[in-house]
Amino acid sequence: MPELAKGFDHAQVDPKWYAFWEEIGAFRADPSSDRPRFSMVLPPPNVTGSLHIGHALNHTLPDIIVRWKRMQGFDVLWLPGTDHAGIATQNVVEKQLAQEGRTRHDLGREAFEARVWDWVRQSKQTITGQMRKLGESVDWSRERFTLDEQLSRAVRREFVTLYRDGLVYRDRYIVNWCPRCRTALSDLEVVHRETAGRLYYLRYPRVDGRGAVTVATTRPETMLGDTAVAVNPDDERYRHLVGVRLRLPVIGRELPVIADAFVDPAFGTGAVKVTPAHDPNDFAMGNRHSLPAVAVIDEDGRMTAQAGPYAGQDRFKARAALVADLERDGLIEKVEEHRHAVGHCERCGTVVEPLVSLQWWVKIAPLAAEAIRAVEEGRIRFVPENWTRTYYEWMTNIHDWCISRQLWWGHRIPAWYCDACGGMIVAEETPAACACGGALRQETDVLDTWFSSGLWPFSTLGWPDATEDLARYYPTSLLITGFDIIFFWVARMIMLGLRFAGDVPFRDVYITALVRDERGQKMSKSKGNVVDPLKIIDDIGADALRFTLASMASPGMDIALSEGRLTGYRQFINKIWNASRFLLMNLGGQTGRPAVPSFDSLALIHRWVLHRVSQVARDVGRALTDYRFDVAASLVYQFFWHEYADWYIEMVKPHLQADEPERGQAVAVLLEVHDRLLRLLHPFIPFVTEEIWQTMPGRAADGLARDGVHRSIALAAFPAYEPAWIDEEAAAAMALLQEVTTAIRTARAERGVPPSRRLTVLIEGADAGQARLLSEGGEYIRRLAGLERLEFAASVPRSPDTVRQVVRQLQIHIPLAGIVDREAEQQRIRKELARLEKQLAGIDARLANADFRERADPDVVQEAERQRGDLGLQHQKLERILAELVG
RNA sequence: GGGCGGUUAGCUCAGUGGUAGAGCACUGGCCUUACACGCCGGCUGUCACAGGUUCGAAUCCUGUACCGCCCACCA
Repeated sequence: MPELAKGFDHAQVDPKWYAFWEEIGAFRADPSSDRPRFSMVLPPPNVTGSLHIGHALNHTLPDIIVRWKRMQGFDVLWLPGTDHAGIATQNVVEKQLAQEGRTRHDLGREAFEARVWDWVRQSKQTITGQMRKLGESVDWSRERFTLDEQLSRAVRREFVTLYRDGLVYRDRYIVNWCPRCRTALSDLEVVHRETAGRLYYLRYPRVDGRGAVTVATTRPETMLGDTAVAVNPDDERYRHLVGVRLRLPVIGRELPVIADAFVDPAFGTGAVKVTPAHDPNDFAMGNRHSLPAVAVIDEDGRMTAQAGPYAGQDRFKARAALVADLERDGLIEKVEEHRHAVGHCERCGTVVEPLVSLQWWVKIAPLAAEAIRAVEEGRIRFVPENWTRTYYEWMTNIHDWCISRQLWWGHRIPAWYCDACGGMIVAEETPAACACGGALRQETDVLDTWFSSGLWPFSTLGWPDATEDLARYYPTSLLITGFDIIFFWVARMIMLGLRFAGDVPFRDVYITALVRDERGQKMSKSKGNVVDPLKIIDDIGADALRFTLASMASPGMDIALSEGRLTGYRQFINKIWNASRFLLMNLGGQTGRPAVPSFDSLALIHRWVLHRVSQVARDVGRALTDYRFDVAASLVYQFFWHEYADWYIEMVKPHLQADEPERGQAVAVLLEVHDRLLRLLHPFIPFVTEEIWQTMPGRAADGLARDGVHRSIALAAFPAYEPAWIDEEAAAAMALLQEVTTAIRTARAERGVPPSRRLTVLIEGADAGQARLLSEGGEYIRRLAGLERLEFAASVPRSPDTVRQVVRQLQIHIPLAGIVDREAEQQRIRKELARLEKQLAGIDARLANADFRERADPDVVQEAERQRGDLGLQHQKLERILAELVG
């Protein structure tokens, strides 16, 4: 006799089934299969990271889709892996070293890399273990890491090809430099933060001694590197000064006054100091006017020898010292408070220093043009679609991509320099020697992490080799990821996929929302409001967390994770568990799966529940097709709890106590429906459904088996819509039984009739069909409403001891001798009448409106008339009851 | 400066043209042998504000207010 424990113990159950799925290869893709394919790649988490709540969402949603597709019979590949996350990982290990009082330079490059590898191997276990805890149905046999040899070869192929096509170049240019990480950063790795700063007005004396020009700057220390002062050519105030020479304070260098349209006459004084070495705008201006660039800040953020008296000082200390000196010399006209956006390093928070340096770049415009076209042509679809605009916006204003990083952890750039002849070789494999015979030295820089992540949808499938997997699973079907990496990752995959894999990397992109805390605040360590998904999993189980996330994943909306919702769905898991226990307790030795008897021979409740479960399966499928995880979850939640458990299970109980064949029929239908519900729920809550399903006798015979045996619900068929079970009549009949039952329950609850008191109820005014139905279904009503007897009558004598409820055109008489309070009854009926009158007034107003009758949809008019009729009838009956109560 | 989103029950959120819903919370009654993480009832809303379109607006349009996000080389 199969049995379930009293409570669902996720901590004990979940790992057991995950191990089982891996053991039977339930998630393994099969490229030789003749089934249609469905493929996704998992956005690779940072290898040294830990599963956070954002991952939980971004991994749960694709898992739902993938499990659903697998159950629908697709050959599914969901490919997992991790990202080496260059700068982030290097920083973590450098911090570890710092605690030992060492730097990476103490170790040297090789030893440092070895150290990072050690940490990575260990950390990878953590994150992949956490992914298993969440229940992710990925194909671990195809797990990849961006630094795998084959993926590294893909990166070299990418680099070399782009170089040969003239899309990768090396140039001295102004870059975002992090003095803490000591590396260049791409524009995307710089985060701008609104900061309270100061605007300093500095006086630059004219060389000819005829006064001075005042410039405004937020970064006075950069003045040491000024090589000009610029004004707008149309600015009347300054036109006469163009060409005049100024004397740079402290340094003494002569600066020309130049005219450049970039200068905004309305800002500051309308005269701008120009520091080509430390400001992107000034750099561009310097190029336009052939100005020298004087670097006064070095790669560590310290002042250079060019900074005169401040040489060697930290850039911020130098600022303070310089301001004090200028103040003393009367060269500061004024200082204003000024809020402005300051660039910070995304990874370490240090204020970014624009510096001129020699870096590798990707010429992006040609790649972007193709990527824009692919979306315009509809070859890629964003869901929700408003992200399309964001994508275009960025793609259109994109700048060349700085891909070199002065780090040690990452793909080393495959370029070699020959000191003998000054030549350079770019090649996929290490060249033996320079053509001139000189020794070669490899570029020390590594590539931006995203330069390799951008290949992920095809490098993981074997590219650049023409593998079976690549042919079968590329392009992938769908990508699900967060909006925060649309630019970093999604856009680059599109550009690189088109360029290298010959097609878009995915058809649909579902962009998930940001998970926030209960009050809608962004989670951050500093705010201390971070919700740890692993703790939630420990507390209430992965299933409850998954169901909550799915329920709250409405398109385009941020998710404020609420404790209340989590509790609610944990209780749902419990409900499922207990309903399953009930089922198993009532099998009475049933070991196989009995066939469902012919539909027409079934009792009403059985026809109704099959009708509904069929509809729900259809609706859930539709919702998932539209990526409406919230709608799908809510449909199955509502049905399971408030139709199947609240009504069907309650109504089926007497059938289970009955003799054969009634009992057998009930068992067969109950098993059928329960099985379907478990399968419907499985993509959302895989663990608990597997645990229950495994205890059920005679599992679904229509499943997909790997080896001819149905071993896991994960491989069973997703429930289908069954047209043969559609039975609107049964649905209508059930609705009436439910309404009558509820009316009686309400009447007794409102008057505090104890449940132990069995009542006799009379129903008046039923037509022939209703009378037949109500007497056939009388047993259910009696049971659910706590009645002794249920009787029908054409007319029932009035009695002051009787409470009357009106359901449609039926009057329900509930004799409650000694309980009925005439005053209270009158009040209740007046209240009910008032409610009806309000509704009637609304409908009457509409119906009285000729325009409404003319212009509204005829169906709507008809529906309004029907309602008007029903409500009018109810109103009449209640008025009569009231009159009798008063009289 | 540009772009996007939000404002619905005490809380977290669904609802995109026919007169408002869910979960939690609250509340009354029940340990009715699947479930007290439960069962049966009940309460709760000028759908941010102001105009407009429409027979009809939470839903479409315009504007306002507040909240939030993204992008941005105005010092």
